[in-house]
Amino acid sequence: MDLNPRKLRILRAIVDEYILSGAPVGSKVLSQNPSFKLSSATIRNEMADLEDLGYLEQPHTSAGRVPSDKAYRLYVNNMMQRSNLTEDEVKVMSAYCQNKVKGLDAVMRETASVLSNITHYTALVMMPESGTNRLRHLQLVPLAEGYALVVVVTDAGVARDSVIHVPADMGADELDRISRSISQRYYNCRMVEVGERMTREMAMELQDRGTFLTDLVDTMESAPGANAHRIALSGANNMLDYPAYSDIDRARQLLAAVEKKDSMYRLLKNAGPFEICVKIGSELGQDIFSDCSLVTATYRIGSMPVGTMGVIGPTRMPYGKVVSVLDYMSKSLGSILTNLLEED
Amino acid sequence: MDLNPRKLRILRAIVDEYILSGAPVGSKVLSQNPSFKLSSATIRNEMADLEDLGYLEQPHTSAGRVPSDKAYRLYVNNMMQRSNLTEDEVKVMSAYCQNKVKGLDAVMRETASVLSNITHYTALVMMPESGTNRLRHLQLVPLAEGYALVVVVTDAGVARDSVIHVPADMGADELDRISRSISQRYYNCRMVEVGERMTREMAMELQDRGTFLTDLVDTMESAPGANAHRIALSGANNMLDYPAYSDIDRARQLLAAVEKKDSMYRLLKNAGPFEICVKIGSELGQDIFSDCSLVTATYRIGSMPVGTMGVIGPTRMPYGKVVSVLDYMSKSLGSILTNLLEED
DNA sequence: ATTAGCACTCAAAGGAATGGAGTGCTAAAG
DNA sequence: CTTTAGCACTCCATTCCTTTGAGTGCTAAT
Repeated sequence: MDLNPRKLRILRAIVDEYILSGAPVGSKVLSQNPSFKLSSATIRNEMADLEDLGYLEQPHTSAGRVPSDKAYRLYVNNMMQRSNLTEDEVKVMSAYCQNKVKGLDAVMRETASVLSNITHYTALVMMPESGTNRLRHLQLVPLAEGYALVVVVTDAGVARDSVIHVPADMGADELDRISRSISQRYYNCRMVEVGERMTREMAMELQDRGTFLTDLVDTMESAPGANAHRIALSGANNMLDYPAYSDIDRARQLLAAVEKKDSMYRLLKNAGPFEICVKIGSELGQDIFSDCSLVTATYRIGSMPVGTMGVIGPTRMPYGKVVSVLDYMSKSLGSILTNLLEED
Repeated sequence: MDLNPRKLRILRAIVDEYILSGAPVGSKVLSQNPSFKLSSATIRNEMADLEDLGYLEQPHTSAGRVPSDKAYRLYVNNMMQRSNLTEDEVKVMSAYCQNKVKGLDAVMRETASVLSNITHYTALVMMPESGTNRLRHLQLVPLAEGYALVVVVTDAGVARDSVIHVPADMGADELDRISRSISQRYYNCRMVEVGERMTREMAMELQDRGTFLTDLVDTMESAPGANAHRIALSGANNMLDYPAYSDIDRARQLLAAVEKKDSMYRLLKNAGPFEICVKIGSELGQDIFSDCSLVTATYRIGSMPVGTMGVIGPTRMPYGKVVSVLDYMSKSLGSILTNLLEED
């Protein structure tokens, strides 16, 4: 008893049907599908086998069968085909950020919003990672005595504010001088190098300034990192649509989990820098998401992968469709960012 | 038949009891309260009067009474007393941002998080408004040819990025020169003035630069505004706790409404710059929130009101408690921001 | 190997019965 | 005139039972 072609065909039909209907699939509906020339009894036998092999599950004795995570995995790897996007969908996706030039934050939020609207699931979009980005400009802005605001701008357009302590006698002039000097000296260097080189090359110059230099380097390295930890989230309410969560308590926990952006960030990050990645149920490694799947796509600035976006929904989502949408959107976001930010 | 003191006492007891229990209040439980020396029959008569006057409602004939919005309004205006915060609560609130110096975004997010954790409702925190803030620094950072990133820093520490078109032949040097010139010339001017003055004073200088000047002014005026439109949201999942929303469909709509940050912003804004403001049910003017209340507080930098924070929950929330928490938190956030940003 | 047929299982849906909290009204007591 | 005890009534919530029907596994015939 192994996975002969007929079993595969039946399994596939079950997954397709279940994704469509959401109800456990019985032998009868399958036998009525004209592409099978088999009686329901035969199909029943095959289904029993598939259950023994771990591909199907039965909610209770007299119900139909439901695909297991293992079945979805097989389906996604070998059977799924990307679905064509409808005209409407393409229209929405290509129009979404065409006209106006906006800040990075707004672009991320809108991307998430479009994703969740089209898929009707929950969308997550990571801010561009910047460790590999290049420095464009640094500005230290004096605040109250002893404090300054650090503004770092990179070629990914990221400009985030964070505050550091500075020596009390360091005035606006000196801060400005330092800003200009760093901006010029390390223009176009990768952020990861900038920290190193500053520590090495500016130690002398700032040796009587206490921890100022190390504070600044820490901030420059971590601030854009903290930024990258930020994600745009949209459509969390769609979680409540999953019929499986008519149970309100599950729904709450799920929502609470999604609201924790840290853990969502880790989820996206774990999905790795693959073009497209599908994580199914238990593969997500969190009990709460045991009947959810996450589909992620990496977007690029130029040819460099800088971030990940994803859609989280029930395991019975239409993978083909979602993959197509993410593929399109990741390329779309990539080109928006590239047009905006890439030079030369 | 009017609101004699006895009716008021009864009404108050009903509101207190209903807020506590969440179940319609009957005449019997009230009569058992030793502070009333009345039989249930008498109380029933009074309750019937209160219903005629519009202060009480009956879910169905054989249920107890539930306070109407009108009753809550009376309660909040005349009867409510702020409750003392527990030691634990004070500890959490005073510790939440004490140690580390962080960026504005992080402070806002944490504020929202603490608010929602303590109240168990949904918390909204507006970013500081900046129209009245003063310019600290402007930097135009060249991106791709024809584009530049505008970074505006004000005394509220806001540094937001947005992108504008620039004339193709305007190089890094010129952008830097313009940045420096504006930063110096309008240092410490209120943002609302900066726009006007730039339009007037720089028109000559930049007259052959097409729409560059007006674009820049627009961006400078609107970018920090767009920032102010941003709000931090936390604890949306708490919505699902309201027993009234065991109905999943209502819950979905509510969540969807809360996710629309624009409309939430308007809600906060409408609550006005009052120290503390309570909007009850229908007063919010949105059907979907007809059984929610919003309590808001204004926070200040120095003595200037710059933003609003709020908690949205069921109309039967413990107003006294929530008001106390908001009062405390708004002052706390105010002093954090003030310490960080106020000069002189 | 396939299929028709049959007995069996079990969740979901639909009543009917029960219980109980709360009301309004009336008539008596204060 | 106000208050209260008493009673009939209403209506929701819960429980329990029945029915229904989809789906199964197994067996015997094809």
